[in-house]
Amino acid sequence: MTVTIYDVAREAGVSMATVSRVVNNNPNVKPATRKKVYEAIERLGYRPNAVARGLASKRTTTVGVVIPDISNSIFAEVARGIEDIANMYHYNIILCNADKKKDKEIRVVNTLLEKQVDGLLFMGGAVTEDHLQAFKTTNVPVVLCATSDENEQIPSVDINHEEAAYDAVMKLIQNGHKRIAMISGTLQDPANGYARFQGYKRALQENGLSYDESLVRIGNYRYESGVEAMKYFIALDERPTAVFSATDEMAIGAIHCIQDSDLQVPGDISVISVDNSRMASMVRPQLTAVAQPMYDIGAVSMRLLTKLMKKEHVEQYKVTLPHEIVMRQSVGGA
Amino acid sequence: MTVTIYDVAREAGVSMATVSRVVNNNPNVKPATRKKVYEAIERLGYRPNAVARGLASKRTTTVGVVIPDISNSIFAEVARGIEDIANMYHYNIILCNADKKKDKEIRVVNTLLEKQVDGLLFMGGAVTEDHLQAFKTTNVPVVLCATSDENEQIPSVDINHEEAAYDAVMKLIQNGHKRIAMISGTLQDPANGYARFQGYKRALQENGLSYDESLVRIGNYRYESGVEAMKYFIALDERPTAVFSATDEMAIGAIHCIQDSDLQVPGDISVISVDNSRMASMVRPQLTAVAQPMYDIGAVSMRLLTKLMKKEHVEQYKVTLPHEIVMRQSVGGA
DNA sequence: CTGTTAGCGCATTCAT
DNA sequence: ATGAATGCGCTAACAG
Repeated sequence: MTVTIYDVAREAGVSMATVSRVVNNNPNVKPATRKKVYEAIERLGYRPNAVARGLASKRTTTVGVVIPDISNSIFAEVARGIEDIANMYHYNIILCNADKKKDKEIRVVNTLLEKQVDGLLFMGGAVTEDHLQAFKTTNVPVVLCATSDENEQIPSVDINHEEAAYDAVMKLIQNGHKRIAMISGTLQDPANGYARFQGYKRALQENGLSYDESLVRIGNYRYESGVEAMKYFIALDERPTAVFSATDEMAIGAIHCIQDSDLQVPGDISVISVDNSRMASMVRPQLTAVAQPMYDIGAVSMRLLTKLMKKEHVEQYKVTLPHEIVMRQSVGGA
Repeated sequence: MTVTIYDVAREAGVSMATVSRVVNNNPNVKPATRKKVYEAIERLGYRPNAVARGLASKRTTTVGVVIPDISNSIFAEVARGIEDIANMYHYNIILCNADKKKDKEIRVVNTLLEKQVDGLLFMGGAVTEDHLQAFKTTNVPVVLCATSDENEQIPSVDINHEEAAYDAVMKLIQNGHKRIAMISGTLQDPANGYARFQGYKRALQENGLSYDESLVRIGNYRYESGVEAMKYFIALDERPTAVFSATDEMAIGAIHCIQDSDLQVPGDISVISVDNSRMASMVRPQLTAVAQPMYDIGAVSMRLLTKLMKKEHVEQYKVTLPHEIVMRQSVGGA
């Protein structure tokens, strides 16, 4: 039924080894025999079996990527960066959604390892001791992507979330705002949550602005939670003149909530966020945001992984990509 | 170095076959021996090698999915549906972006087949004779996902794009509009382009409205092309009172273009589209759209594929999922 | 219920 | 430059 390397060998009148050589582009084959083999391959419709090859060579040319949620545009963008570079280096990717759930993350890491991936790209929530444990059961290189562990034991590529948040809030402060609210993600989330919250606090503190607990709401990254948070802020006796949102989507919710309360953005309340997803420029007013280079984070982390897999020298195991503030229309003076 | 089934067998004092049985949950193992084996596995830190298993059993429990672009939110949503169901049936997915480019599509299909995937989910542009040819070189089941071939030779799940477009335009007509423009995708794209355009024309025709070529612009599915198209329509001597966009993103571009021209949506011009992505409810006015059940398309196609892979009986090889119109704020009377 | 024996399709020594 | 032989780690008959 299935045609194997053996069939090709017989058809071409050579040995299996020779067929294997031409299929793998080994230069040690006389052009004439190479030609014969190619013809036999063509005639028989031979297709190499990558599974057999993987077993024999112990390399599968596939990498595992665990991602929180591919339907989230931010991560989808990262995934595209990953796949483009993977493709460039002839790797395929097995994609697993793990929703930042620790159990699921560890489970998929294990099945990925069972599948003998040559490398692992991990995008998740907090990296716990159990994660490290799971990574340590294997020799395959792992790189954290848009994720980092505080101990910095694992190679990673990400932006500096604390600084990104800091920069966003600074922009508000520079515009004269003194009463600045924040719509945060859960503080359990190291990057999108905790770090951005820390950046917010530091910016306030360094500028002599007092931290007011009632000016912080925790959202779930979704549009609706942005409007809920904003409703709360607007109902305050002394409402903020600006709000910093941990993500675009919540920021957009906030903007619409402000508008629905017959207030103006940025006239009455300024809004800034970090992400800069495609949506940022697709709302009115267009959203001012600190841009995370999601595609690049994916691409760079995959590139790093290829080096690790080939045991090439890498000079930097923890790479922090630059972020930048994209001024649009949602921030004005106090 | 790596611990194999053989090591476990020795450690547990049983044969390889028995270890294989417990690992595969074969009921024909005495509980006591099963326990012994589990303990040995634990002690040795044994992890099954899925590649070896794949070679021996000729099943890899992985399916290939070729997708146009994972960073497009519409497809990302489908992908999530696919992965959720795949996961439920213990399959993993290898994801390949092919950008609706025929060459790339055929190339990735072949590498996926080399990797011995148990099934293939194909999401692409037009399904050509060459595609069919590629599919035919193998026994692994293929299902087209959000894609269909005119000959209906391959199982598929999708919505009826022609009808979806028809319904959208009908809604406009029922609201009294007579001068209705369309922002279409390229007519080379069978589903998003050609079929939707046909639906538009049929709706006009069935209602005695003449088709006017100057009322149709071809976009590239992006926001910017929506604003370009709309600019053109607004500059017309007799501008349309409503526009039907083939996708949400172009529709949003159109809305903003209208607003920037000091016109109102839907006061001056109504806008409707098909897609109903998350963005539809995140713009003002909120976009009225025909909803494609993207997640379901992914989930159902994966479910269908599992049946095909298990050679189970399937009663319907071509499934057309229902679409529905979601009334929001962008459509008003003529 | 358990063990023995063959391969699965290929890469990779080691010879020649 | 080419061939013969071995084994990668596991499943799947087949026996018993």
